[in-house]
Amino acid sequence: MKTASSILVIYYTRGKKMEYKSYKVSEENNKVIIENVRDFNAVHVFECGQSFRWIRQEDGSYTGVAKDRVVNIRYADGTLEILNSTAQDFKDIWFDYLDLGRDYGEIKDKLAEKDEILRRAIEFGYGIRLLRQDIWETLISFIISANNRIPRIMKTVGVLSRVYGKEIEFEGQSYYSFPSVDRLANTTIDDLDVCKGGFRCKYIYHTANMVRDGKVDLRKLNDVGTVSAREELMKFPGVGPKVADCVLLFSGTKQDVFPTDVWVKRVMEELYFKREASFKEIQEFVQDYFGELAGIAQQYLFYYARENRIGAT
DNA sequence: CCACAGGACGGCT
DNA sequence: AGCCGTCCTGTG
Repeated sequence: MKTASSILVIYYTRGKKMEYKSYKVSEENNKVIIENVRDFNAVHVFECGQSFRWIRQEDGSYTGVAKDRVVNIRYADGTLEILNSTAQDFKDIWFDYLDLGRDYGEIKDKLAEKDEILRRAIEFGYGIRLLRQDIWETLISFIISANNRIPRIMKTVGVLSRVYGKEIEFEGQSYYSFPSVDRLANTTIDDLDVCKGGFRCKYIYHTANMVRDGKVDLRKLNDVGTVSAREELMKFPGVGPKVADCVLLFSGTKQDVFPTDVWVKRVMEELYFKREASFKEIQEFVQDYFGELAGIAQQYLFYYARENRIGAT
């Protein structure tokens, strides 16, 4: 049964600026269809390294678990389809999660003015969007990411969810939500060994306990400056500068961060510095050069460099 | 068997 | 403040 199409207009505030977006939203057969969506590419969004819970299907769509729900997402020619969802859920959840209130066209125009390197990177990763993921899930996921590879990160997050999350069925298969703070806080480090997180298991355990006990309030990070937010996150064991910046960026909390791992470092040295540069030097440069758009610039640059093997040794 | 991976930590100087 | 060995596990 198809409901009448409606124009959904969502007003939202971000910082001091007031903007609005209008999308044509319709609903049919447990599927919500959103038209007039620009600057979106599913591969770019789900495989740029910001999330570990979206699986590419044979037809090119992506199935994932987020916000205690399982959905299948596909995008083509300005139209976004979210399977196993409703117009209400789109309005309440996926609009925000997919960062559809942000005008990436405008951001790309601004960044493209910077230099030729960025123009090429933007052209390559034109459909990247920064997901606004749950900060608790992002925190644990990127603690796991330390000195680790993507397939194993996905496996560890998957096991954690299967053992400690809630089962959700979709198309005859079982999926599992990311575990709550209490569930992980009430385990032991030995219990967590099943997820094969290695030396990171103790970080997961202690971090979960710190969050549960209110040592750091994740909800308050939105209300403080970027420097303070990073310092707060670095109180958690297993969270250094790089992980802290990933958590801030991929949870939609801050955009003026530039997560700098060894790859990004090499890319910046090769494309911008033309010589070796320290982490501190790189941080100071990007803060001044990219400003509040540093995080989004990082994503275009990193995706471009990784896919084109720039910086590979 | 060994190197090392999309870092953090702790113990140095 | 910077440098460096070490850490789980998996892969080559």
